[in-house]
Amino acid sequence: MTDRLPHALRSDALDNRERILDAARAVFAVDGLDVPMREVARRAGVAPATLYRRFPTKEMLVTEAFAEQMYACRGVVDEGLADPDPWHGFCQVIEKMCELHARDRGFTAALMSTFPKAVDFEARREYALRAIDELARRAKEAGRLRPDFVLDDVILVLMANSGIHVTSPTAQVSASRRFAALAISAFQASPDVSPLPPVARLAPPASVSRRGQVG
Amino acid sequence: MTDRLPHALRSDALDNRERILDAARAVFAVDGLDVPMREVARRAGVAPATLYRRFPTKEMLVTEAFAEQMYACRGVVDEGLADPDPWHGFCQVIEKMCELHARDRGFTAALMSTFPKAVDFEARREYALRAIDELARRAKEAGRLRPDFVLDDVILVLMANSGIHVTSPTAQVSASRRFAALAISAFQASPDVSPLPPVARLAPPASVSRRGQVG
DNA sequence: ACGCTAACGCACGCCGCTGTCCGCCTCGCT
DNA sequence: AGCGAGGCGGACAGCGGCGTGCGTTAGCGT
Repeated sequence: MTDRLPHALRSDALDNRERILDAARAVFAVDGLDVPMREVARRAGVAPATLYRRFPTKEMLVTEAFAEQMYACRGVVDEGLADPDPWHGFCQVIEKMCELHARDRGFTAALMSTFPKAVDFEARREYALRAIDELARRAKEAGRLRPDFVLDDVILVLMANSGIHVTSPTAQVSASRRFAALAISAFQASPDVSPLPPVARLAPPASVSRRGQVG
Repeated sequence: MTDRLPHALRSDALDNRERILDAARAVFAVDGLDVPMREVARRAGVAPATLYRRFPTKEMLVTEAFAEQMYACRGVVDEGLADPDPWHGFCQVIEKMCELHARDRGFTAALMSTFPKAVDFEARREYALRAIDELARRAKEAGRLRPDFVLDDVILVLMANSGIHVTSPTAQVSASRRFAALAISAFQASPDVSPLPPVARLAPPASVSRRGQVG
């Protein structure tokens, strides 16, 4: 998954690259990806030019920085899909996803305000959504998930979860945990649920582009 | 509520002031309050200096611009509180609040990322929360609201609602409407609800201060 | 050990947003 | 109608973030 190169980087360069990614992950997790590039450089103990040399655009940096998060994301849905009890798997996915986002503010932002270019993200996102859709289908069949649930509801909940901001990181995951529990409560099939209002399309598979801007 | 003046403004000045507020409301509603002051001025057909003369700081502008929204907010909770059926009133409050926020992105931001100075906001916010708390108490008593609900859950839901961003305004309210319905589903008392994880304090009554910055 | 070259960091120019100063305009009073 | 004060807008300086060119340093192969 590391890039193939016409010639590998020099040892110090590779070291810096790693330090940059670490710094980026750390700062993105806490402050979101609105932080200036220079701040990332500062934290990495590196000059701005070096940062820009490795990652010419912020988008590239973000993409690289959250590669492992995307793996985690895939892991979560795969695990959920493998669960013999589809409803339990579904709940696990919701919970884990929310926690993942709670622990890393930047990841949420990266996943949500879709990068125009980061097709890699789009692909993985699509994969995760299809998996959740399948899981939801089974959970409905098992009569545990409310019948009027639609896939967009997951996106809705994840977006909503991203709106939760708390000062301390621990409180953040705590809040997200409770929110996830509420969401699951809402999704649960029940005799006396009132019908939900119609959905509005949320995630056109790769069209919106807010602005060209990234952060 | 309008400011008392040593001498009233001139007619044209007052006209401009109104135009500025209209422009601010319009642009804040759509784009949030990250928009530059100059943009507000442009839309108002006014030079930047004029804007700054009327509203020396962005915070004052925002506070004035959302005064009526705050009234609406109060109206919503009062109406809910007046409802003979507390659960119905509670649901109405949730729905209306979500819709209010869906229709105006800036208002959400204004209410959430609390302004250090805008004590007026804090007071009204406190009022609304106390009212909702009372409403919740009654709804619990009536057996319609789940017993483990806490006031912070409302804040949680409102914050979450603010995380929902969609391109078109109509889709925005539509999405928020569905989200509100889900939230209500989650809050509804039910025989087979699993207990919620513990809450984390969300809204220390007036302490946090993110940054001094406003937009 | 030596040199070639990749990599580094300083420093620069650019741009957008903020907030303010000054000369001209116009409302409103007489 | 005329005058004066208050209001208006164009212009200006400061700041912070972005992205880049250039001289210097240090890895790595011989």
